[in-house]
Amino acid sequence: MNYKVAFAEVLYDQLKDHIEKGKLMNMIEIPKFANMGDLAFPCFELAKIYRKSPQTIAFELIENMKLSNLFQSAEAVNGYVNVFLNKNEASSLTIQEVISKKERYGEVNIGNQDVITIDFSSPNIAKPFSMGHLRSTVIGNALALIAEKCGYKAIRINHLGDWGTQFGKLIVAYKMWGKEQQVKENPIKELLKLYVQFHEEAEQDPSFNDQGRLWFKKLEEGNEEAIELWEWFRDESLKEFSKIYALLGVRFDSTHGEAFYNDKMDQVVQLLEEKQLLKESDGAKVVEINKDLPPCLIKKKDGTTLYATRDLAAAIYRQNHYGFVQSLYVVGHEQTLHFRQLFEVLLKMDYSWHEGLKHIPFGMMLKDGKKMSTRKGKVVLLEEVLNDAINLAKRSIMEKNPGLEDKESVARQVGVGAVIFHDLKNYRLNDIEFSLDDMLRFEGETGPYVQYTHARATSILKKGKYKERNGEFTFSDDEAWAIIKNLMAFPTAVKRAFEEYDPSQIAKYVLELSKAFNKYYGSVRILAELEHKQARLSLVFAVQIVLKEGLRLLGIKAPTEM
RNA sequence: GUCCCAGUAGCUCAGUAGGAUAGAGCGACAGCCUCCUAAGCUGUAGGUCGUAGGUUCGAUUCCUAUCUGGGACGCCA
Repeated sequence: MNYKVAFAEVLYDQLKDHIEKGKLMNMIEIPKFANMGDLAFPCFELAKIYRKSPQTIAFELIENMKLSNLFQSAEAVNGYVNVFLNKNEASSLTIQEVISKKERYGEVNIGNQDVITIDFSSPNIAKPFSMGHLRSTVIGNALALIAEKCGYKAIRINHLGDWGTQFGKLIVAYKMWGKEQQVKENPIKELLKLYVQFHEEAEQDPSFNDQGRLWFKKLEEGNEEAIELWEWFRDESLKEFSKIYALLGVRFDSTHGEAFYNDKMDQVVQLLEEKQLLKESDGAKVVEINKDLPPCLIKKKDGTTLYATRDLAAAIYRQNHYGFVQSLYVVGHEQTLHFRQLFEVLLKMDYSWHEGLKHIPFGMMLKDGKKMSTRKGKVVLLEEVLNDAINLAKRSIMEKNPGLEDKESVARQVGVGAVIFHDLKNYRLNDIEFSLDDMLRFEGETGPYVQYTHARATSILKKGKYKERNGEFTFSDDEAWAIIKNLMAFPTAVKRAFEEYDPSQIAKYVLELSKAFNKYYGSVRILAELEHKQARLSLVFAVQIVLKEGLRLLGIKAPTEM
């Protein structure tokens, strides 16, 4: 829908001597208030060029303006040229477009099927899947879906935290205090307990840490006992995680964790050596990055690797294997420094593709204003939160719609939808104070509100025996027009969400569309047998399509009844 | 100490390629189901956009300083 372009053309006609078309396009804005029109052009900047007041310029512009039938009228107010779209024309075109494209409406083909790898979720083995991991998981999943909507091929990578000194520590703890039977019965919980105990003991006696490092070294060198334990811990963890991913509806193309790069790191170290980037510092090997960044540690003095080493190997492997144009790392903001270092090292290694590497940071999930700490056992388990949400959804259904079939499935969709939406609706970088109450709220600006709106729309179509038919659609009310304007904005929202790697743009969008629709629903009797019934139902159908698609991009299901 | 985020209504947050009257949800108060799902809708109350300067015709939005909160600063990830 190119009303903006059309408006720019009309203006350009009169302004071409002084201003470029692209610049003109950028100046056009959407007015703050609906009564000011549908598009606006501010004339303040032109005042200098023409040496006239913005008001005068605006008046002169509309005097000589030739509007096509896409537009209804124009007026000059406060130095702005405000134009009003031809509502009948715009409404028909918009609804026709949505209905004919269905779920493909809003596709923005800027990707050309180029590959984007997305590294997200990436929980640590032998630790519970906490609320902290939810953010990476849902943001990454939504970005993958949005990227695909924009014509990219998304590769979803779960870079499991299955390597590192922490496993040395865990092995030590298990050998000292672990009971095989207990761990078998309740793996994650017992392993967490051991991990917490280790850190408590290590605080008293730092030699525990040396023991941990020693066992990690053994693990890296292939010690049989170490590997056996590690594999066991890993398998148990994966079983747990897959339950959560199934619940969230998230899948991956690769679950190569850090351990996968174990045999690929020597090569990287060698490469760094060849390029003479490796320096010795206090017995460790580092790459110095002048600028303002501290050096990047590649090898510890005991010869073992660090996560930077593994991330370097992973980046290179991914480029060779997938040939990505962009590689996103959906990882917490607290690791910003690490990624800046990582990308700088790859730049120093002369890889031209380093430009496609992007850290997508997000704020923390806080508890009592503080970071949650696994080491101290201060975590909130995602599985418990999801179960709480599902149970609450089920209670709501019992109360509000006891006749509903398939209550379990709907409760799951609504409960999980509430949790996902709560995480995605705000700007990524904001910290979130964990609040079960907020997360389990189903009213107001929430996932269930949007899902409910979708269910309402679906139900009306059914009741009205809607039959798909294209044609001219006319409306006379402002409530319908507000919906149409929202429908027109969907492709822009998708594009912006992708360009800013910001799923909240989609979340905010579906909220606005839902509000507009519910307002319409409240004031217009859609099923009344009036002459515009087919138009009204077509509008409802378009809303239903876009809400469902918007929710899908967030990784949220849209039940037809609830 | 250095660097990175963020400070908007009682609470949670939108708005920030500078623009016309700073918006929503929750909470509070007052209404709306003989009528398409009330997980909804309508109305009222509530704001020196952390503070001080600067740039600009115009700043919540850009720059500088400062305060507050969070985070990161070599052998953890």
